Amino acid sequence: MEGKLPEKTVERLSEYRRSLLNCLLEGKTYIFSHELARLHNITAVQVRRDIMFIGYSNAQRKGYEIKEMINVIGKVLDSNDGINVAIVGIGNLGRAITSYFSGKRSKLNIVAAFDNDPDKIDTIIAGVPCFHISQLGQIVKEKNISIGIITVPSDYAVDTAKSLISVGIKGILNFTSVPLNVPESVYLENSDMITLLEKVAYFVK
Amino acid sequence: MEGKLPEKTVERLSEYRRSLLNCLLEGKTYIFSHELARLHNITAVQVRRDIMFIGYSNAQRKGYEIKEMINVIGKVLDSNDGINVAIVGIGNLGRAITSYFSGKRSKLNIVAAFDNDPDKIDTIIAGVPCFHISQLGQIVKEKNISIGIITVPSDYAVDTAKSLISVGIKGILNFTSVPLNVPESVYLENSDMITLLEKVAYFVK
DNA sequence: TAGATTGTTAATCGATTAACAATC
DNA sequence: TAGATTGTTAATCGATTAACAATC
Repeated sequence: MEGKLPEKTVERLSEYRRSLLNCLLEGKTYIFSHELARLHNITAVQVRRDIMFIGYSNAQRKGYEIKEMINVIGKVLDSNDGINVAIVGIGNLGRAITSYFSGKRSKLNIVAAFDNDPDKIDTIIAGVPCFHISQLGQIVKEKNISIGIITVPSDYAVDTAKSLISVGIKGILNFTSVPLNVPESVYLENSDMITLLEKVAYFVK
Repeated sequence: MEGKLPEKTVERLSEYRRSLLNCLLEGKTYIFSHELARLHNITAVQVRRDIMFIGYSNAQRKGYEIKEMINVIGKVLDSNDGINVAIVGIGNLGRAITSYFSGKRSKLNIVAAFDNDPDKIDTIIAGVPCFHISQLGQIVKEKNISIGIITVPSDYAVDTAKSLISVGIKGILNFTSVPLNVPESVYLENSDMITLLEKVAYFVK
C-alpha cells in the first residue's frame, strides 16, 4: 500500500509481529509501546514511530490491541495471495533454512528446492520437493515462484543468480559470501556470515 | 587501533578483503577504486572513503597495491593473536556454519561446538570437537574463547545467551529469531532469516 | 600537458532520538 | 484531576554522495 516504508522499519515490524504472536500465546491482549520496546531492546519512541508509519492508532491509552496490531502488520508486510519461494543449493545451510520455514509463515512458502546432486533430485526435504537445477525455469513458472534463496557453494553463486534472474525471479536472498550483480528490477538482500563474524570480532576488540 | 570505525565501513572492509584475495589469485597486483566499487556494486567514492578511514594512501595514481591493502585491512580488522569462537547448537545450521568456517579465516577459529544431544557429544564436526553444553564454562576458559555463535532452537536461545554471558563471552552472533538482551559490555549481532525473507517479500511487492 | 585518479570537505539523505502537546 | 501514554514535529546523529582541488 502507498509508498514503501523505511528498510529498518520493515525489519522491526517483522520482529514485532513475532513477539506479538508470542504475547498472544501467553494470554496477553494489550501491550504498551514501552513493553514492546523492552522486548526488543529499543526505545518506546522508536516503536511508536514505526507504528505511526503503518497508520495504526490507539485512541485509548491502554496499550495496543495485540491481535489488531498483528493484523495491521500483516496488511502492510504480507502480500494478499501468498508468495512462493525457491531455494537453490541443498547443503547443510539450504537444509537448515528449508526446515526452518517448513510450514511456519503462512504467506511465505518454500515450494521448491534445487540442486545438481543426482542423489538429492526427486527427494523431499522438510516437505519440499527437490529438482535438478536445469528444471528451474519450468518449475518457477509452474509454481509461480517470485523469490529465490541462494545457498550454493561460492563458485556457483554468480551463475545461480543469473539463472534466477533470467527465469523472472523478483527478489533474491543471498546467503553466499559472493557479491551479486542484479538489475534494478530485482531486489537483493545479502546475508554473509563471514562478514557478520568479522564484524563481531572487530567490535569485541 | 584508535577509535572504532563506522559499522558499515567494517562490513565493507571485510567484503573488500575477500574480493582482493580473489584478485590476487587471478594475478592482479593493482586495483582502482572504481574497479573495487564495481565488484561490490557501490560507488568509487564510497570505496575511497572507506580506505580513507583505515588511513591507507596511494601516492601514485596507479590503483591500490592489492597485497598491501589486504595487509592494512588485516591490521584494522584482525586481532593480533587470533580469536577463538564457540558455536552452540549443532543442528543443520550449526553444522553449516562450522563447516563453512573450517580452516578458512586464519584469525577467526571455531574451536569448540556445544549441544545437548548425547549422540553428538564427543564427536568431531568439520574438525571441531563437540562438547555437552554443561561444559561451556570450563572449555571457554581452557580454550580462551571470546565469541559465541548461537544456532540453537528458539526455545533455548535466551538461556544459551545467558550462559555465554555468564562465562565471560564478549561477543555474540545470534542466528535465532529471538531478540536477546545483553549487557553493555557484550557486542551482539543478529541475523534472522525470517526477517530477511519477509523484507525481500515486502520490497518485491 | 591533458586525462584519469585520488583524498577530503561540504551537502544530502535516512534513521534515531528529544521534546512536547494532546488525551485517556 | 494527575499520571501515564500516545502521536508527531523538530533536532540530532550517522552514513552516503556531490563537488572539487591536488597529483601523477
